[in-house]
Amino acid sequence: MKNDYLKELGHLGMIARLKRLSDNMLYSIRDVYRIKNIDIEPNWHFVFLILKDHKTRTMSEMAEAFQLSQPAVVKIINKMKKRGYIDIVQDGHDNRKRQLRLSKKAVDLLPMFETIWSAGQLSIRQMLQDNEQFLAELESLEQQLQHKSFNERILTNLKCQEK
Amino acid sequence: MKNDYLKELGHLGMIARLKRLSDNMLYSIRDVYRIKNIDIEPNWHFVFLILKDHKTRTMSEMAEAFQLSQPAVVKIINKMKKRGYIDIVQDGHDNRKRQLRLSKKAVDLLPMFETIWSAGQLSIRQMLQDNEQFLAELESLEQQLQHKSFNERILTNLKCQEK
DNA sequence: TATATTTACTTAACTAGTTAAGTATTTAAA
DNA sequence: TTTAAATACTTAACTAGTTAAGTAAATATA
Repeated sequence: MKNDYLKELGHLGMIARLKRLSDNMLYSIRDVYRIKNIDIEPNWHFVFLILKDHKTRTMSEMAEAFQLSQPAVVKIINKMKKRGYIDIVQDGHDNRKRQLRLSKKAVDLLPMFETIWSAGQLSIRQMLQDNEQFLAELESLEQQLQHKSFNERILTNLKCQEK
Repeated sequence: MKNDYLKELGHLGMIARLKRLSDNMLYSIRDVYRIKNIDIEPNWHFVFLILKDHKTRTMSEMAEAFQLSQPAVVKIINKMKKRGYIDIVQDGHDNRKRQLRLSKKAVDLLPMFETIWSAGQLSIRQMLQDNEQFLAELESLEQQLQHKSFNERILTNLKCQEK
């Protein structure tokens, strides 16, 4: 293990370390798909699983469920459609909406994909075995930021410092 | 708080939640800089601080210290140079190397920047007050992945499942 | 019923990272 | 001492997200 300046920075390095960690794991997943010759990309599993649970969902429902921006969802869905995993049906009642659902190809391949995802899930569980609270603490951070955004927190602390 | 499908996914949603969290905080920092009319970008503070500590550093030394790829460092440094925060001096002993150091402008503005960074640091400490182990657990994950990469872990678990 | 506002989705332009491949210099080896 | 390999940096092409602005349809209002 080489020197890690971000660790030396303590709390100030946390944000970048979180990004580094999630990037690292994301690229690993991409590698696994490549090695196993699976033609999907990381993060698509959210879409597969939510459409497995709910049959159909619109773009904005997904954006809300994942707490991602709508353009982010549009990009993911367009790629998945291009590779034949998603069928898009115009909503009969509201012509603005587009109902998304899994294609036959997606439904057929889903069980195979799920073996990969559960191996990934197991890997994470194994790494967390001694510190199962990590997810709870992650949730605590999410909730606190939901309640008061990080920039508000910084600005508040800046005002206090000025005094 | 709306439904959060990533939370429902448990361990499988962790990677994306880590990204979402670090993105959220990063955008907040950008907002703070904009509000305070500060002409720097998030993550530049690593560079300011490492060059404050060590006077000069090369591109590759930085890449190693931050555990980022060299192209990532090159991009950051080029932007910082363009805005006048970094001076680049060709190394006398090795013509491949470029020694980076803070410009006068950077040194002059540094104390002001540091008030912002310490407000940010304080904000993180405040959010973590009840779960100070979060950083330790983050470090544990980093170390485990250093020891055995996430894709190796997934492939190992896949093999076990097959049996 | 015509107009204004909201909602659903899309597009464009941006940030922040990656890998792969290219150039130039230095070091090691035959 | 010439050649091969490694190192330092750069460039190109890609992924994954953002915000801001645009279009079309639905809803609310005067």
